[in-house]
Amino acid sequence: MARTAGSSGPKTLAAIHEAGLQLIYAKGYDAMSLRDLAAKVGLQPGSLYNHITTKQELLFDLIHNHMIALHERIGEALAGISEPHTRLEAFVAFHLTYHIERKREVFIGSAELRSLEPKNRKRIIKLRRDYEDILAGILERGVAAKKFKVGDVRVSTYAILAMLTGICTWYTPKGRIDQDALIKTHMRLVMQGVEG
Amino acid sequence: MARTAGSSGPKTLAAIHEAGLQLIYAKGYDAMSLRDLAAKVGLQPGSLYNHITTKQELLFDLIHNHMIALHERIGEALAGISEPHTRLEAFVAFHLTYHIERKREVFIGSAELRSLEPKNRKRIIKLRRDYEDILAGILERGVAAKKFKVGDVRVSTYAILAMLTGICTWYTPKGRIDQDALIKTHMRLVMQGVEG
DNA sequence: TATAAAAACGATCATACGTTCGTTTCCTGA
DNA sequence: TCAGGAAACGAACGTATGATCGTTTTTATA
Repeated sequence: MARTAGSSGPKTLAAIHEAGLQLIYAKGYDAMSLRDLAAKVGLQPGSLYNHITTKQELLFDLIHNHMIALHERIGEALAGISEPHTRLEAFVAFHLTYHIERKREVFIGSAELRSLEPKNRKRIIKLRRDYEDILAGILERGVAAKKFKVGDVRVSTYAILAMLTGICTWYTPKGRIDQDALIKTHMRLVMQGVEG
Repeated sequence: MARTAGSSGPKTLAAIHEAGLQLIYAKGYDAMSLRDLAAKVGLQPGSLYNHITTKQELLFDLIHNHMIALHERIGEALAGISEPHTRLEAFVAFHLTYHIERKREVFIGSAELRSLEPKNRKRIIKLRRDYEDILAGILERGVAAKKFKVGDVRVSTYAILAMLTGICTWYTPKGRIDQDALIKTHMRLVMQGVEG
């Protein structure tokens, strides 16, 4: 046998990405073998190399795609909002929504940072830093305008991000809590937490 | 060559644990080979098996020891404190202090949960759940006594824990922030966040 | 001081891994 | 319609891994 009927490059690549997300999310990057991955896609291991260059680059692509999407979407979510209070609310709502929607990507993006080669890791960390700076900027302006009061702005930024991102490790839409309640509970903690 | 002068079982085991913490924290469980580990301790790979049974059990022991210590210490930290407000403050202060002191263990304990065999993982998750319940209990009593107001107690528990535990991923005592400022900033976010 | 257990060596085993490659089949556009 | 690229197969390569084992040396006990 060789090339199978109906096979097409872009479709297979998409299937590889989807299967990669599933497997890395479930087992971790190191624990996922390319044989696992190929089996899930329905290919022989060697055939993966028609679509990816290395396992490492596959991981990088998955994380990088996610970071790019994150930046695009936060830009849209905050567009035209300037008042610190409203802006922070929009940030929280967006962050939670996005992290529920794409919890596998988000989880991999932080848990597998260590599996990236230094050069790749640096690129991702730069993107992450840019994202963190958005929240830090909101807090800073809020503090300057005497709308918020926090201890250290940078620490508060990390603390809030850790809190919001935490849902990726436990939330499932099938559970007791619906998305609205989830957002409301977090929103209260954050907004009251930074109040002056 | 064979048994080296001055070698002793307990000392070597302790060295294996310490080296294991370092390597797993830095590279991850899967990425740490027993050859790495042996080299760091100054042994031949096979000699590790005089002290550990399997790589998997080493990981379990590291995490399990940490969870047991965590329970002992939180018990001490909360002993004799009953008022919800004071109790929550004590919890926050303890959690942060412990997570700064033992950030490698804590990080491994969450990041490498997935590397544990199901049976081992279940035991750790049970211990973690018990710890979570301590915070949930504090919040619940506070809400019942109308001292706190939160959305959902369970969600708030996870959110606060995620926030506090987050420091393991970025905090280093060498940095700009001292431990006092760190605790103060987090304390403000938490205490204001749950205020009525 | 004799002896058994402890702790190390060093060689080795079977397996699993990422990746390469020659070949075969299918699809597309000139 | 047919030529060439795309996409798959399947076998293979070299390496690294977790683990085992017989042997040797040191330590501790009786």
